Amino acid sequence: MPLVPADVPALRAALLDWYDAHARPLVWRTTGGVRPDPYRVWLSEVMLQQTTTVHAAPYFEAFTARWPTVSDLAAAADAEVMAAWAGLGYYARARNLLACARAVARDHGGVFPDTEAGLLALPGVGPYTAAAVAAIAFGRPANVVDGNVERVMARLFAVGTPLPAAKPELRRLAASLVADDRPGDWAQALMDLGATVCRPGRPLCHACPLTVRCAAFASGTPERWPLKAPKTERPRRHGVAWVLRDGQGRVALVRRPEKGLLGGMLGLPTSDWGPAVAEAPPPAAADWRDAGAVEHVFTHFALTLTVRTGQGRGDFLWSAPDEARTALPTVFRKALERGLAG
DNA sequence: CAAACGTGGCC
DNA sequence: TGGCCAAGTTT
Repeated sequence: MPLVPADVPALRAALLDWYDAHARPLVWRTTGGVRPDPYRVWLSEVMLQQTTTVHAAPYFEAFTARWPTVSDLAAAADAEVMAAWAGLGYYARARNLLACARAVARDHGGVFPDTEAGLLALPGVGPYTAAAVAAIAFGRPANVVDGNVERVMARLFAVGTPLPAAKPELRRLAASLVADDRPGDWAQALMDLGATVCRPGRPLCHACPLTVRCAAFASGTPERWPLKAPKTERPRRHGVAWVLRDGQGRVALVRRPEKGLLGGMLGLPTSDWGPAVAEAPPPAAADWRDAGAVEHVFTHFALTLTVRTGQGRGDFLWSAPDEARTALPTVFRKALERGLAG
């Protein structure tokens, strides 16, 4: 049952009080009501897209140490930024990150737009990130809706529509709770609650400041929300990756096309990846030896990559193994380790 | 608009 | 161990 307007201030106060006591000390956060640097807010929000805080934190520290301002990042070389992003996943984010930094430097004098609409126009900034930066960095009362907020709303109001169809309704419910008071803290409080208390599984309702008004808690089975539509199955693909070494032990790498899977990243030479195991022409003449296989799971398919090793030459980017390890996406780092071991 | 797009931790 | 899930955006 929806809250009546008179209930909203009490619910807001309960959650903001909880946040004052339990906010997570994340490295991109400020304390004492200090408004954070928009560059750091934006960078953290992009890194946090579909990514856990634990995974993003060391990357955030490395990026801000190396590129302290958006203008520093805008001036960086593409290959440096892509290599620094290696392992964090969703590499389109890194390409858009650079495009965004350069747009801010070139079109906005190195200053981030301070409105949701202005932010939304930037590359890699969608509805969530625009709202989050507007609220956290600029104190705008934006409706910040991520997966956490959706789950909290679905439970608070026991929404009967399954995701993803419920998204518009969950967004409206979240909007009904937004106010001018402490917009950035409100957004982060909702997300912290979702991440630490109103978790997907085994929610900690005993520690929740909102149980008094929570329909899912009242039902006795809060973990039943949000309802979800059945998922489609994940296909398996097969391919070959070649670990080619020259006389000095360097490894042959290629720069992948800008678009598509692992776009713009360094990679090992590979065959196409298809539904069946297939023979594929190697990228160079060598005494190829089988080195086993590695498994890797992407969002929309699982991959079995057969690894073959050999020594030879050719038109590649030749890289020392230690350098390659740090610059490669995880799937190729795994294949490289297999090739070097076997 | 449904599909593409990474990775690692958890149970 | 395999599915689920994490501060989404783009096309």
